[in-house]
Amino acid sequence: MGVSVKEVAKRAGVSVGTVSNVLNRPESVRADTIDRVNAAIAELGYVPNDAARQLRAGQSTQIALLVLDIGNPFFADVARGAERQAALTGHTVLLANSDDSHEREAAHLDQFERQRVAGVLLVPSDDAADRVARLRERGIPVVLVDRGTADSSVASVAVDDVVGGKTAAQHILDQGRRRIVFVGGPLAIAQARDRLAGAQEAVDAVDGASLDILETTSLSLEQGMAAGARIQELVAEGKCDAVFAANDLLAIGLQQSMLTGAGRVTIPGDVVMVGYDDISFAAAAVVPITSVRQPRERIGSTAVELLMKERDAADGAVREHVLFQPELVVRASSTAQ
Amino acid sequence: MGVSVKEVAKRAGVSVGTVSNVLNRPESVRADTIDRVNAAIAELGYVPNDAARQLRAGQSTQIALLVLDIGNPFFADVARGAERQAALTGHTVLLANSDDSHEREAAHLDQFERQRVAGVLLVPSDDAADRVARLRERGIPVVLVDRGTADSSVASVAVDDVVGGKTAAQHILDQGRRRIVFVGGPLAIAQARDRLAGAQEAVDAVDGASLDILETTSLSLEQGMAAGARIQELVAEGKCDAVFAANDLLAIGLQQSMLTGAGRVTIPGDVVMVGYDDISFAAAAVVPITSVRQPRERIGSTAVELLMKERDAADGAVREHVLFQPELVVRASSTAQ
DNA sequence: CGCCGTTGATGAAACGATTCAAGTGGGTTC
DNA sequence: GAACCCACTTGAATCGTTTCATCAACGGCG
Repeated sequence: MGVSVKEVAKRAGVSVGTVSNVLNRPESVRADTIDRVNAAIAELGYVPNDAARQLRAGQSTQIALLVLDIGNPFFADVARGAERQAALTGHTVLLANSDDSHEREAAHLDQFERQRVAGVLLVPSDDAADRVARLRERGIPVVLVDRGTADSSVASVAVDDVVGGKTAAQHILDQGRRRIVFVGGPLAIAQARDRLAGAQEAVDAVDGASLDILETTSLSLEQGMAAGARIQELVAEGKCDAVFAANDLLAIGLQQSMLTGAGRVTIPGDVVMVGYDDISFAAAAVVPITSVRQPRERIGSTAVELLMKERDAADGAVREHVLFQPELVVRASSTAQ
Repeated sequence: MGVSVKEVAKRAGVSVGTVSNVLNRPESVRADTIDRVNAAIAELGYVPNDAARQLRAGQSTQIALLVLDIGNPFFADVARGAERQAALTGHTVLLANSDDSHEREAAHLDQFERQRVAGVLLVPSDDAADRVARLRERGIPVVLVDRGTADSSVASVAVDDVVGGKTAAQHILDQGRRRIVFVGGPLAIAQARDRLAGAQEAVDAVDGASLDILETTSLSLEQGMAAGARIQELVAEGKCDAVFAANDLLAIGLQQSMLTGAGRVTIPGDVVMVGYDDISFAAAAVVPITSVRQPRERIGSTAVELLMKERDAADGAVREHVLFQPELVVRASSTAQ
């Protein structure tokens, strides 16, 4: 169908081996031969066939990145970081979306196996341990992203969500607030669970402080808006003077619902609010939202670095775990007035 | 390295051809043979090698989708629609991000050529006509997405941005406003240009109505916030009583800047505001934003459909162009009070 | 003049799946 | 019992690259 090395070789009057050498080891080919071959390539419009190259090589140069939700700007930045780092070693990032569904996650991972990708960066939907084990058995290195070191046998890069949660709650307590409500979920998601656990630690250390939980079914804007109504009730009943949202999408939804609701709740007057992720919408909210920032691009690039180490390491090598520390970005939603 | 058909065949006591038949044409294989082969596959943990299959087939089952900005939730939805439709024909979507850069766009397209993808869905960064022509020469069908039918020789699916702009402006005029400011840019981007042109049409038809232009350097939240200051001046000078933003990111940034600025501008009292895209953040803004909705998922799924038609069509086939009509979603930001 | 080392080019084997013409065997028919 | 069918199976050829052992040419050297 397309133009192949064979035709380029004929055109340039050399053998196929030489064409391949021009492409991959030009230093071992005489300059005028190189020119002749390149001329033939240009004239014929030859484009190498990756499938053939890959078949011979035994593995692709693609690194798969499977995220929970491409709609979340957080993951877009992680992907950017990964792409940048991958490019350094001639790799390419294959971006896929599991939409938090086990089925889709499994389907994508199957596909990656068939493609013999160079590695998988996985933001696991829940407990993907067996799937991961299977990939590793097949010789495909895996790095877990944005997920604590629950399973220490797999390399991972994450941000310490427990510390993040603790920092957020501590900041709220420092503002003098005592009746905190955590909004987030489902708690089956490790990120939500860890952030909550961290917040609990901080709250437990302060007498008279309480932490209630308002569990949501997803970490989305819509769920945030829905939860807003309940928060307003709690505020009216004097049971809530601060909200810690498991991510910024929730926080934005909450804020909208609370500011426009019948309850006339003010932020940060009635309720201090802290979010998580520091996506750009957080700073652009009407009351800019204090948020826990994660080094998003850095997470992506580090994940690729770990993947390369995994690949190069001998089988029984020690798995590396990178844990970044989050950073609190204080804005108007939590600044005492 | 991995397990291949050959080993499965040996284990099951059949030939490689039979294993292949079990996988691809089970109806032509006896039931007990199928069982035996499947057992061998399970025991050995065999996973087909896509590269080999693809090499033989001459083309991959991946459809590439190259967007301007994965960070924009709009494209996430387009991708979702494309993925859903592609799955119906056993295809897979390869998502890539050009970040509005010609270089990255070119690099990705080169990569797609090497991979012999089944087709490319392209949101062109600017004028990608020659790149597209080249892909088509190589036998790779292309569908332009979210881009008018500037080049009628390439199939395309888009939303009528001129109509969308006109609808938005007409709605503003219907609210009795006459001093409209269009915020968006750069005007080199077709989407921005077309939306402006549509608005101009509507304004021209009404005596005493004016349309000023505030050009931005990108369609981002940050640019919206920056433009907000200027809008407040114009409002103070009595030169602006309505804003039409080229997309919702801008609108959200504008709103935040205007509502919290020193000018104490109210929405929709002082300024009526209309955005574009109807991303979920628009409905969640403090003053929910009236916006022009595009059938996002539908754009993605239709693009894949067109791609399949392109592929099946004879060489000289007529290129199809689908143009969806946008829909105005009215919310508080433009509702007279 | 013959030998050797070096540099560069060659061409066949291999990667793993699919395809398809050819083959095998068992059953049916006359 | 020969001829023929039908339903499966077989196995070699093929896809486009890369790799590597082998080979050719040439210049230098004794």
